[in-house]
Amino acid sequence: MVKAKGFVRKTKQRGAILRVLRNTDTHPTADWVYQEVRKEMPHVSLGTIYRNLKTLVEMGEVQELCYGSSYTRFDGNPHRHYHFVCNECGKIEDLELDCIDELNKVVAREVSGRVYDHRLEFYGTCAECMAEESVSSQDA
Amino acid sequence: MVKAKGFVRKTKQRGAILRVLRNTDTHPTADWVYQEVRKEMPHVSLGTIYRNLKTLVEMGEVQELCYGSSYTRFDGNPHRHYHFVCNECGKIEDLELDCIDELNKVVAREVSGRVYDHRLEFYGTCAECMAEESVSSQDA
DNA sequence: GTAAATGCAAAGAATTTGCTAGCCC
DNA sequence: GGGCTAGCAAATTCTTTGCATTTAC
Repeated sequence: MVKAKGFVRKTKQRGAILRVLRNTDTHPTADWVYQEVRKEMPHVSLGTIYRNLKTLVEMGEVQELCYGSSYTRFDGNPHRHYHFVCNECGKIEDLELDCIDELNKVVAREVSGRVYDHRLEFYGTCAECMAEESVSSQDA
Repeated sequence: MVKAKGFVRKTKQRGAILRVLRNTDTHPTADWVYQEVRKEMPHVSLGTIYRNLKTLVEMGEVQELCYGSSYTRFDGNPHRHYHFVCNECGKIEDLELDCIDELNKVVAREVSGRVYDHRLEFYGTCAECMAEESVSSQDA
């Protein structure tokens, strides 16, 4: 479980992966990152992508999002923030809402352990999907 | 994506699965449910477990929790509530904290779509794991 | 020079699916 | 009795891993 590695080297591959993640706000899957990195580095392997994504998460450079039961998604924004998920199209948007650290304290009173962090996600229908819905209901 | 099924039948298998989930607060995995149901119904198949868990989630009888990148876990408590997750042992506890519906409204102002729901999870170290940590640090 | 990282491919783990027989309504 | 379900097993899908080679420091 604990990785006793001396240090982490800088590699072109990891640099490219991080750059791809920093330049998008789409919260992509590992495979999407793979396709992107391949454009400038045709020989990267998926294994390298997965290994580096894991490393980047451990380094705190990237966040791992687990939504629904299919793919894991990655968030190139390392700062704490909340998300809005569209139930129709699956899109994930970053929210500007300030993080509410008092929540941790409230919970700390109830839990006998220690509370360090929290994750908050909102669900609904995004503007585009609402527009589509009203169009198709007019058709009917 | 849309299942155009006429109706949902009651079956012994689904009944057993729901009973197992209602009688535990451990937020088990599909496989754990499988092992439990097998005790009273040795011929159930894992496929049936997965199919029914999916159906139960769609029916709103059960909640699906996705934490970390490994297994999906299921929560037999159909009411909205928050969770506390121990980062050390992975245990998930239900919280008594009242759900804060105002949060949806706050976010609704920022998002151009519609916000229906939210999910809030706290992370930390549970009491048991904290006890173990202090013991092992005394050993050192 | 040496340990860490890559590429490639094969293995693994969790979940889904096709098909026939059986059970619910 | 018709159609949803179960059982069984094979298939998928996403992710991890072993190993020889390459690369960063």
